[in-house]
Amino acid sequence: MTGVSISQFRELCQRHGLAVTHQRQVIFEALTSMPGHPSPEEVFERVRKKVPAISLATVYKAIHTFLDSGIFGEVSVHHGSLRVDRNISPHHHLVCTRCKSITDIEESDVEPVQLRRSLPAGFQVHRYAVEILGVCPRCSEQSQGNPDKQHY
Amino acid sequence: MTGVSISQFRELCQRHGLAVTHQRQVIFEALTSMPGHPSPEEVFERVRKKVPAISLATVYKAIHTFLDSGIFGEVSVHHGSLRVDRNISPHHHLVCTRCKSITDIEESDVEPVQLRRSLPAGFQVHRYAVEILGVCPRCSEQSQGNPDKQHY
DNA sequence: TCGCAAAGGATAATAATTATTAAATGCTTC
DNA sequence: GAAGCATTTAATAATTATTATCCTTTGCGA
Repeated sequence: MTGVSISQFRELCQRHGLAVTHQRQVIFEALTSMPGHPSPEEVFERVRKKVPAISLATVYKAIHTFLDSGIFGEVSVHHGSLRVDRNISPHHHLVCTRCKSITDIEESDVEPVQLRRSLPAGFQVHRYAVEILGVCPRCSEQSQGNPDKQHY
Repeated sequence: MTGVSISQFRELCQRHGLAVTHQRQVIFEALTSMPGHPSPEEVFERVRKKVPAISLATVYKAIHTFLDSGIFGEVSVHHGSLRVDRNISPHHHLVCTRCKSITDIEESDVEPVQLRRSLPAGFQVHRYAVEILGVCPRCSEQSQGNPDKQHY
């Protein structure tokens, strides 16, 4: 069912230098067993069934810990606040995962995306948006520090 | 400077069935004159210099009106709340712009992205994430209604 | 086992966004 | 150009999402 035993989780934590706590384990199990792309709120709802006393803040903290360690990824690089894109014509984005800056790239600068397999039947594609994820010059010259979070 | 005259804005509004108001025009001008991908807060700060009495809620509503009409786009399809991606291995996303659902697509299902021109010097690419934007089967069968917002 | 740094719990604070509602304004019709 | 209705604004209030605070508890190495 769950797929990850306590000893595996223990090992995972040790590898990333994290303390093994009961709530972290429960949160981890919830995350791995939930379909799709769960939100902190959803995780909290599920986790509190096992640990009724748990706090939402704990869930947030644990999730951020996992993200920082690269154990999980974050769906959207640019969440947090609505951003308006004045550029109506199709284009792509160059995204710095450190400073979160977004630069437009012309659509013609990238070869058209091609599928190898057909998509789920009935899905109408409007356009392809390519996000080029990496580290911008400014960020990479400072701080050879921690690897950035992974974004998916 | 601004680039968009009042008559052009007027025409734009009429084409989309929007009333022409002073605040909308100021917000529109602010949006078109700001570099990058402005947030509602930033727009508000700029706009209030011209119309001190304006409300942040008005800015939000005007922006949404513009987004709904497709006059502008939205940088991120999935903003609003943090979503955890349990899938650590590189992959792409199938995104429905109506219901905002996100489905994972294996990286191998898409031909590797290729650049036609070189990126800004010094940008270290980590990975390419392809967002396939469109309308999922469920959403497209219901509602032949309004075209969805445009996402960039 | 002891001690301390790290983590958790409760809750307040802040940020981001949306809803409500009354007053003001745009727009159509005459 | 005025009258009247629909839309928009402004001013909150309310929600939602997230983070900080502060004190207690716990994990884990010495």
